[in-house]
Amino acid sequence: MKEIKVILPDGSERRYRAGTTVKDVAFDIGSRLGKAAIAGKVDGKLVDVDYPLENDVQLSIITVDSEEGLEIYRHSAAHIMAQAVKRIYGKDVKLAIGPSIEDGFYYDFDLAERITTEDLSKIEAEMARIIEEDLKFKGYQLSREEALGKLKDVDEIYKVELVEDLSDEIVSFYQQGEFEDLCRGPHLPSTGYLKAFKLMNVAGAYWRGSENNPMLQRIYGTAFPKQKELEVYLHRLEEAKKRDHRKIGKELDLFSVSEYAPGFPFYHPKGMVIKNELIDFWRQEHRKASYQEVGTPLIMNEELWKRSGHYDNYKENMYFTEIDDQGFAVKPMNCPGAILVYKSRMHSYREFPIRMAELGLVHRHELSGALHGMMRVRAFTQDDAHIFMLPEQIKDEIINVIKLIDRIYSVFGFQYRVELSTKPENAMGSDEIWDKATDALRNALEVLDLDFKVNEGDGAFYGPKIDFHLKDCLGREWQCGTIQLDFLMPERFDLNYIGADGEEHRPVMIHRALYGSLERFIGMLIEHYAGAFPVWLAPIQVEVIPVVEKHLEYAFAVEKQLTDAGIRAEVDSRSEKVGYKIRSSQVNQIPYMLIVGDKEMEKGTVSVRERREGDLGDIIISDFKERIEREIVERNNNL
RNA sequence: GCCGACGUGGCUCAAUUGGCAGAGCAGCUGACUUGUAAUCAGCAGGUUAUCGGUUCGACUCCGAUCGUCGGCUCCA
Repeated sequence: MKEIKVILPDGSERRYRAGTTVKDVAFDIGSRLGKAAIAGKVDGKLVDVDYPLENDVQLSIITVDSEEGLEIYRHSAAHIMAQAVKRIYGKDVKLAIGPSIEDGFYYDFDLAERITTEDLSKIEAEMARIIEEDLKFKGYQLSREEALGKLKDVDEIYKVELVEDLSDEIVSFYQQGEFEDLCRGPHLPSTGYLKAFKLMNVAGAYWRGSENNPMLQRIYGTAFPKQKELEVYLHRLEEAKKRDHRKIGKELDLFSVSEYAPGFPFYHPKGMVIKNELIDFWRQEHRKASYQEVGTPLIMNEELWKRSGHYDNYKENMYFTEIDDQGFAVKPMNCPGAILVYKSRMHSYREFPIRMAELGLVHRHELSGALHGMMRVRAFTQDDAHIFMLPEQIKDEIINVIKLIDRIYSVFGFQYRVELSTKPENAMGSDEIWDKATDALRNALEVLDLDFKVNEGDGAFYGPKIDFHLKDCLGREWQCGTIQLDFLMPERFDLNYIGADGEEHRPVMIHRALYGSLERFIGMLIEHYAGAFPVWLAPIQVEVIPVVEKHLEYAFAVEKQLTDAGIRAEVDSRSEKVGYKIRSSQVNQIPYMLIVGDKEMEKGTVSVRERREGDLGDIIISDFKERIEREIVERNNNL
C-alpha cells in the first residue's frame, strides 16, 4: 500500500495511505474540522471533500469561514436554485451560467415563461425542499466529445457553447438528485449543507453580456452559513438604502430631476453650495499644482468631431444640431476644445508641461435604462485637464496626477480601487503606440506601488487609461477619477512644438479628471457622509435658534457676524419651541446650532450645539467664529 | 435600448370583489412666548404620470406612451 505525505498550511506533515480523501484528513485533524469541511485545496486547486489523495500534496481544508469556502457555498446555492427552477418550470428551462458573486450568487435561465418577483418565494420553497432532501453533489467527468453529445441531447445550447469554447479534453459535471449541470466545481458535500439563503430579485441579462445575444432571465440570490448572518446582511442593506443619494438629495433639497429633462439634473441652492465648494477646493489645489484654467464652447462644428475621431467612434453618445445649415455637435468630451486652445499659437518645449484644466460641461446620450440619479446622467461637469508634454515627461506627469487624486480623495476619506484599462476593439492607432502608452501607465502605477486590476479592452478609443473607482452605499462601484494617455489626438490634430533643435516635434497628451464628474462625485459624497457633510461642505453651517421672539434681534446680530466672516449661517425665526427648531436643524444635518436666549444676550455668548455631540455649553461669539473658521479652512472630515 | 417591477397632494403612505380619493409630515393663518430632537387649532393643497379602451360607473381592468426603480449593456 502506497503511503503519501500531506503538508498542511501550517507546514506540518502527515502520512496517509494513498486514496485517503480530503474529508478523511479533515476528520483526522479534528472531528469539528471534519464536519465543517466543505472542500479542499490540493496543490492550489480546489477540490470536493471526497477527492482522493493519490500523491504527496500540499493540502488545506476549506470551510465556509474562508472566502473560498463561502464562494463554494454560494455557488452550490446557485445549483440548488437551478434545480428548483427546473422542477417548477420543467425541462425546457435552458441553463446558462450560475456563478457566485460578491454578497451572493445568480443563475441565468432561458425559458419561455416570465419569472416575476412573486415567483421567487415559490422557488425558495422548492429550494428548501431540495435542502431537506439532502442530495449529494456528485461530480463526474466526461470527454469533451461525450459532454457535447450529452448536452446536445438535452438541448442545453448555452452549455454546448461553453464546452465548445473550452480547450480541455475532459470536462466535469455535477449531479444532485435528478439535476445535472456542467460545472468545474467544487461544491458542498450535499444540498443539506445550505442553511440560510434568500432570492433577491430577477433581472434581464444578455447571454455573455452582449446586446446582440438573446436576453436571459437572471435570478439574484444570497446565502450565508448562518441565518443570523443573512439577517445582518439584509438589515445592512436596509440601512444602506437610507444613504441613497437620490433619497437624501430630495430630503435635503440638494437637487432634483424632472420628467422634462431625464438624465439632466437640476441643482437646487443647497446642492449648488456643495458643487461650488468642491470647485473652490479644486481650483486651490490646481493652482498649487501649476495648472492653468480654460473654458471652451459647448457646441462645435461637426468637422471638428470628424477630425478628432469622435464622429466615427462616439457618435451614438452624441447630440447633434444645426446652425446656419451646418452640422454642429454638443461636446461629449473636452479634449478637442483644449486642443484648439493649444493650436491657437506656437509652443516651445520650454513651456512644457502645459497643464490646461477645464470644468467642462459635457453631454452624452446614455441609454435611458442606464440613468441613475446623479451617478449616471446625460449632462455632467468634468473636472478635466489636458496636459501637453514631451515624451520624457510622461512618467513624472502621470505620477503627479495620481498623487493629486490621492490627496484630493484623502480629504474626503475615500478608499478607492485602481484599474488599468487597455486597448478596446474600436480603437484608433497601432498596437505599437498602444503598447507604449499602456506601459507608461503601468510603469507609473508600479513606481508608486499601487495595487491595480487590469481591465482588458476597456480603454478610451484614443488611449489606455487608469481609472479610480469608488463604492456607493450598496457597494456598487462607479468610476470617478481617470488618467488617459494619448498619442493619437496630437497626431490627428497635427499638434507640434518647437524643440531645442529649432525643429517641429509632436507633443504627447494626458487627459485626466480627478472627481471625474462633479455630479457623480457629489452623489458619492452624499452616500459617503449619509447627508451629514463636513462643515466646509455643509450647505448651511450654522443655524441660529432664538429661544423666543424677543431674542430675534440678537439672533440676527449673531448671524450677521458669522455671514460677514463668510460663514453660511441663518436664523430660524419661526415662532416655535426651541426643541422643534433644534429637531428641524438636526434632521437637516446642520453641523452647528447656536441657541440664544436671555443668558446669551446678557453675556454676549452663544450656546453651541453640535449635531452629533449635542450641547457644548456657551462661549463668546468670537471664540465660536474662530473654532468654525478653523474647521472650515482645515476641511476637517469630522466623520 | 433590452428584461422585470412600479407611478395617488411638495414628501411618506391609505382607499373591500370596479361604487363619493383620505391620513401624517411639510406649507399657510391664528393662538401659545416657549431653553437643547416634534405646542394646539384651523385652512389650503388632486383631471390618481399621460393618452386611449372596456364598463351604468375606473385610482382599481386592458393597451400605448412617458418617467422612476432593480439588473444587462455602456460609461465620468
